[in-house]
Amino acid sequence: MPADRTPRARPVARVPLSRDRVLRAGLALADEHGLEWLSMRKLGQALGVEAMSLYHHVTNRDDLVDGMIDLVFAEIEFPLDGEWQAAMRARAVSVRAVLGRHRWANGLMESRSTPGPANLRHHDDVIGCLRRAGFPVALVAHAYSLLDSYTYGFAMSDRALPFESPEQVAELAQAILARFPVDEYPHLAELTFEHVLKPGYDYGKEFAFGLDLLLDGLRRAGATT
Amino acid sequence: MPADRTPRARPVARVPLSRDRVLRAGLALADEHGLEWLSMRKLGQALGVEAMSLYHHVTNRDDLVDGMIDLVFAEIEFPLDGEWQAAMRARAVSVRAVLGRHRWANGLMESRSTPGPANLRHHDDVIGCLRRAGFPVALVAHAYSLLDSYTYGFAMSDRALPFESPEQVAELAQAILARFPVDEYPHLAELTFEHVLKPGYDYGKEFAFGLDLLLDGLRRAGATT
DNA sequence: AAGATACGCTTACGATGTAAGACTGTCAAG
DNA sequence: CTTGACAGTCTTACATCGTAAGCGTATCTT
Repeated sequence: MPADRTPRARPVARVPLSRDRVLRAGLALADEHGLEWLSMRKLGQALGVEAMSLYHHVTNRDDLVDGMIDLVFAEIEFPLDGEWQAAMRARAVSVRAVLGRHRWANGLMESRSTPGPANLRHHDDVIGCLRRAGFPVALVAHAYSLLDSYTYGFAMSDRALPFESPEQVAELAQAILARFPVDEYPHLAELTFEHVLKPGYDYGKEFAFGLDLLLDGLRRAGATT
Repeated sequence: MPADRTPRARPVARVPLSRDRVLRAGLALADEHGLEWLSMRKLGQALGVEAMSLYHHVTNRDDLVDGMIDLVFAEIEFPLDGEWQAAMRARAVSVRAVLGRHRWANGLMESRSTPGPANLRHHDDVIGCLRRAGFPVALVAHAYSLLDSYTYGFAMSDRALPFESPEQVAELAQAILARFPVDEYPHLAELTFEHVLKPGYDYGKEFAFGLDLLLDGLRRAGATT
């Protein structure tokens, strides 16, 4: 330590940056403000660092996002033992919950061309579970495609809604239908007023219906168990 | 600089801009280069106009995208007569085809908070079809959520793949697995090598399997027909 | 003829991702 | 202890983005 007595205050030995710290800070900010809001400068600021310093831990913004996505994958829970239908249901529910926490991640989970280790691990586990349950390879491909498409697709619709409170849903629906003559869309209006805006309705509950239908169909399609 | 006597050539009476022309040009450019690539300046350039001129026909970039999305919705084909299962199948197939042409549109179809007329029209038609087929309102909500989630979700996975040729698929798979020790992901490797990379495989065909499973499940769930 | 409106253009501002390179503290080898 | 390499930070700079403000002109209305 030269410069001992200089007023050159370097008092706080600040926590050094690391890829992990960068990714986690990015995750937190994206959760709070959205992925689009997140810029290298803002991320740097949150870490008490200039933007360019981040590039020593992350090769560019895309790489940052790749890393964040893999953190999201790591949050997905998948029970490795037990019956396949229960496992698949638990997985789907977990994916939905995780994507609820990280709404920005939604379109990006399957479209990364450089999947991270957690991503691959997860896929391998799921495929393994189905194989162990006696699914032939071709059916595994079918099942995987079906379940993933549904789960991600549902999460996508889900994300559109503010979904915090029923009042907000009602407000949004009203706002949309108010911009157009209601009688041009009678069926849409019926569904909205007679069903969606009724007290007990919660779009999230649709998820279980579809999921059960899928699992039942898959079972029928040929699991040996 | 009034540039008094300049031969201020205004020779070609150029086609005047219009909202429709702007939207369609945007659509074409986004199809070719992606939505992110498309900027107001580039769009202006393609139309032989400065960027700011576009704002007389579109309130901002978001409005531009909204309009483009509604053009996409208008491309979806939905047969208004005939049996509900056939109609739903045709619709899903059409959605997939449309999203194949306009890959950039994928995450945006359901998450717009200001849906256009084609969007609402389409939803109304689909709901009407199911109602006429005897579905009670609650089941319509279930069915709609299920079919849309699956269709959009599938299109999302689909989009990730270059999907032009089987060789490209193989190349991508190889590239991904090459970055990691294969034996850590035995099931993923099996599925890839024993199935996906086999000559006849085409991911697109998975779509039909899932779609039929869904429709069958829905029929079972209570259509009167 | 006069005024309004529609529609194009110019300029300008603050943000973004990131290339290039300067500075500084840490640590290994001489 | 000195020296040099290197890793990690910061500074500067640039092209590009969306769009606010306002100017100019061609066309339409009165």
